[in-house]
Amino acid sequence: MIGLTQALPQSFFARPAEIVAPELIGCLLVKLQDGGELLWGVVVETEAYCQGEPACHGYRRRSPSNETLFGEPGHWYVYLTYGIHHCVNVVTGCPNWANGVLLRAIEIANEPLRIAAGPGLLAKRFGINRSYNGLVVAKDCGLWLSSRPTDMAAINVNDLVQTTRIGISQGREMPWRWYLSSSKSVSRR
DNA sequence: TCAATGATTAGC
DNA sequence: CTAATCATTGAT
Repeated sequence: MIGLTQALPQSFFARPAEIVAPELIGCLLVKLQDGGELLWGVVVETEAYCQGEPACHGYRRRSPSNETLFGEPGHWYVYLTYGIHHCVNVVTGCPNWANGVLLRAIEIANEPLRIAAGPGLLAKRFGINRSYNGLVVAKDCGLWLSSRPTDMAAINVNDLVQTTRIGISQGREMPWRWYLSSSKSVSRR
């Protein structure tokens, strides 16, 4: 599948998270595995985070742990949450402004529907941990995002739902979560 | 509804 | 320093 190897350019990510997040729905997350095979799936759920709103990791201060979020767009921002699960984000916007999109769920063909239905599960299935933090979203680091190949079934625009974000205690009002309503691989809560 | 589990931050 | 919080998940 040719489309898998055409990574989204950095310019795609150099825009506000709330613009990039819905556009990432339907795109593919692709990983070059150790054996040389490609693992890939369709992004079916995302959330946007932006400095200036309390749910964002860059809301309070810039620190070593959130430094990546303040950096160049098109880099991976990966952190450990609840001491157990990793969350995978793409840095968006422009440098010195905390901005990013959290990948919340991926649908993988020929695998159990809920294998990556949640941020932690997604990271687990793709083997993504802190070692990816700060790396470029490109083939160079073996993990990238690509646009949806033309030979795949088109997404019905009516399937894209915009709602409030989940799993946060502050900043609940902002409608910065998007997901494919037709997908059975979206996170539950 | 709650525990697991550890990094990070808030509060003295 | 200690306590609380946390962009989650699976079991009860």
